[in-house]
Amino acid sequence: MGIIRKTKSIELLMQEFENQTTAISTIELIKRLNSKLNKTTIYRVLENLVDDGILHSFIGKDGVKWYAMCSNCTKSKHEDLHPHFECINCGEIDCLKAEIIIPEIQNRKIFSSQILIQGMCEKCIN
Amino acid sequence: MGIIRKTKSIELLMQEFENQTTAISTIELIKRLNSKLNKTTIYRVLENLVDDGILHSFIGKDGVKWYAMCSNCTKSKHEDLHPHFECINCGEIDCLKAEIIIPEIQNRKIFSSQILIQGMCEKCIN
DNA sequence: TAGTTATTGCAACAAAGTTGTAATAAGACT
DNA sequence: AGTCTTATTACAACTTTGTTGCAATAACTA
Repeated sequence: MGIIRKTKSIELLMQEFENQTTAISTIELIKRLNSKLNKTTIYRVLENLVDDGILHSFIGKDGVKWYAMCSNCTKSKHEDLHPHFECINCGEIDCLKAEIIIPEIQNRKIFSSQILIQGMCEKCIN
Repeated sequence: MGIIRKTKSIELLMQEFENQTTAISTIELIKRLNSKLNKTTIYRVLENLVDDGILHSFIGKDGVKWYAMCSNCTKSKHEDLHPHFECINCGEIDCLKAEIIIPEIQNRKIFSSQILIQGMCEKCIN
């Protein structure tokens, strides 16, 4: 549906993403904003922010949903082709700029793809 | 933990994978074997079959777990680097033989990766 | 400032998966 | 074959993640 009115909930959620360069899981957001926002609101506002191309979402290794700021998305076109990198040590997930080429596959038509890479991040490798 | 005793549950679950070349979700397996096996048993046996390198698992687009036969796995080494292809029309997911190269990333160490490609499968494209 | 309706909070629900435990059955060993 | 050990199963109860319906609230419009 997207956002029509600028509300306190949107502001609070956006603050979380502005204060952090990495992705945030729904669960983490609910924990952080527990005292200020109802979880239903959080789920709904996140969905609106995705519809408006402000955030994009993806599924983590454990099956929970994560959100991150879009750098190149519009309301109509989500540039969700970049891979995400999950650190197996600290658990942080961020967006990678690197583009990974998915080759054509015979007799199939590819529309989109999700790539989740696991490893050690810059902070944890040292 | 892996499998120690050959039981009816294992046989029933393996039958499902032998009769089908594509991946099967936990939910689908519970539906199919509902009258014969308890869901707890299904979850536990699946996990054992993964430990033994007979099946491998991955997370689908909607966050639910899928399982498929391993073609090149052993108890110690899971060759889980191949991508999975999900048909947005019929919902089937299968393993792709194609290898997708994940480039090195500066200051990070890559251990594994999950690639889920969405599109139209051979059957649905026609 | 009042009216309209998008947005929120709450409670109840639903789906997917987990845990503890007593009963069952695989297979080892007479 | 019969007995014993314990891995495996079923069941119920629970947890976690996410959804739905609806009345109350608060953005925005005029």
